[in-house]
Amino acid sequence: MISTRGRYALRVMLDLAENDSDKYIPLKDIAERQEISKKYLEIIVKDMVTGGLIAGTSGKGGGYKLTRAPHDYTVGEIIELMEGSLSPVACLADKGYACTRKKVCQTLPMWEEFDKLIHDFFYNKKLTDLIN
Amino acid sequence: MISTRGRYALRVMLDLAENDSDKYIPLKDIAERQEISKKYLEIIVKDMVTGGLIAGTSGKGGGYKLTRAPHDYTVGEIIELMEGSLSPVACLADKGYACTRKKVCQTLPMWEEFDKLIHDFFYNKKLTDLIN
DNA sequence: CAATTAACCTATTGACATGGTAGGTAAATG
DNA sequence: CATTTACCTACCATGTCAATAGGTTAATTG
Repeated sequence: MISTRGRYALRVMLDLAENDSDKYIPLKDIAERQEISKKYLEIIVKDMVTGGLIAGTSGKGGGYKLTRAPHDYTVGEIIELMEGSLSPVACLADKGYACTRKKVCQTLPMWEEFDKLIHDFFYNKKLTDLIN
Repeated sequence: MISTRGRYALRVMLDLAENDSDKYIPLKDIAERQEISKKYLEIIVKDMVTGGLIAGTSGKGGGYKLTRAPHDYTVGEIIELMEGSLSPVACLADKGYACTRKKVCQTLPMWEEFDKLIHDFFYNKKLTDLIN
């Protein structure tokens, strides 16, 4: 289940991609267009800055903008950054997970196959693919 | 993220499929083989009975067994029953969800595409596909 | 009938995530 | 200096997850 963190982040990215790049776009505008609470978006957007997806600047004329060209982002990197992991099961999500049943688990191969499917789906999808 | 409910349920199904069908298998045995708390499995298994996946009978010689032939189950129906939904986003998971942005949402088509991918993956996978 | 086995039922718990809200501080610009 | 806007800290209510605990009912067997 993809939470609002990932979904809202994606919409912020799309909003920035569409509302021309070089200018800084204030969060207030994005929140209004996207009909999302600005206060809540602040939390999400902060992590997007930390993760290097976007850049922010304070003061008049400030706001947020993309750090790269829109076609240079994959949906996968955005979702993965915000959700922590794309993996569908705990044993694949945390790298350091040591399952004692790893060798005998009959379900693991399926989870691995599913994991790859998800990964490929999102990493082969560019941000710009979502814009008409 | 698939929770233990779905994952454990699947392992119970596999255990029943392998430990020959017509006999009732006590939960204690399954719990020991699968290394899962019997008490916790009780909760899960109860829902599997309610959902019609398996049948249980009390008393000596009792336990659980499949209600159909192993090759007649898809992984999809098992996971979906236990998790409530296979959908990756809230707006697709609950049928009665009325999103006001449905017509303008730029991300919805992608979620629908992803939803279909997940559904097809799990419903085209038989329980018996996981046994060797 | 009594003992045993095993499912079934109800309640509770601790930890964590989700989806926010509230209020204040720092920085940039005119 | 006033305004704008990002940034920071703290808090909270609700829900889910993953169990645990203890008791009751049902079926079989000696």
